[in-house]
Amino acid sequence: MKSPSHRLGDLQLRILQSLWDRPDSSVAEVHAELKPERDLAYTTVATMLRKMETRGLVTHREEGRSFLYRALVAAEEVSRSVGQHLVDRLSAGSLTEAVSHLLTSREVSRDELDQLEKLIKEAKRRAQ
Amino acid sequence: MKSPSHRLGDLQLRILQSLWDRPDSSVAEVHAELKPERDLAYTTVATMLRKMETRGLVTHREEGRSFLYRALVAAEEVSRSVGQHLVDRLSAGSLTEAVSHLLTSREVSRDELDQLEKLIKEAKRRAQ
DNA sequence: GTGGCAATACTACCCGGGTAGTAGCTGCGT
DNA sequence: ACGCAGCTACTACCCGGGTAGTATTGCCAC
Repeated sequence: MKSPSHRLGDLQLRILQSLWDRPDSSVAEVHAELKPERDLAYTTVATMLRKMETRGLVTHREEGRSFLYRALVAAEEVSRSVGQHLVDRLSAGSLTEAVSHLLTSREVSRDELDQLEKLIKEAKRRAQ
Repeated sequence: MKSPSHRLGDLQLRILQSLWDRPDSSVAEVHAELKPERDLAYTTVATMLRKMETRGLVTHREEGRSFLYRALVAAEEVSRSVGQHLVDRLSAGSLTEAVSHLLTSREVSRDELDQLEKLIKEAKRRAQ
């Protein structure tokens, strides 16, 4: 049950997000969804999906002449390992420092701060 | 003042951290510092430093027969862009979500939560 | 049944991080 | 004066993400 520290590139992560949103997407659908942000060739997406399948990140089933892809890794799981990796990289494991970096990394709206406060409180409640 | 979205590998980041800690380090010193965690060849570190110099991440001056290296990018700057990149990757820019992911990514001690709360409060004070 | 389209399969390439071996230089100790 | 130790320079390689062109397959319409 090792969680093999998913080392995902930007495109791979983006594709996963698309599949989490809309499971059983065809290559064409994923390609269409990514089109606005990244003008990739159709075959690029197809190739990436195939590569990701060999890595166990996604799987497919056939539907007529198309493949419908599904993510095999949970969003939770990936967020966790990506996040954990960042914390390690950035601050030798100090979560507080990491968050502190995030906070100074950009303009944070009052709204966001409120939400964050709520998050912390909730975590505290859960923790006790 | 361009912040060219530093795309740093793990090793590069680790080397920078070492240099932030101890500027004007020789290759030998950086190598020694990294030794316990990553048993790299001396030349590996030297090569990486040279590569990083061509990318403008570090610079060196000569001291006798050795090169003493200094980071050219600020810790702040790098933390920011690395953190920002994560937020973008993970949650399409939602900082709240990103932090939420970090919070669920591991056991968070009560202490850490307290610290975090303090962080938020401070940010709020600064924001108004 | 044949042309064409849409889909996948295969292959190749680039790039950059990471890793390290080997060659070449130089100053220091004896 | 000479050789060794230590240092940099050069070169090469692997690997994986990313990108895409070309080949092949198979279905559908007419």
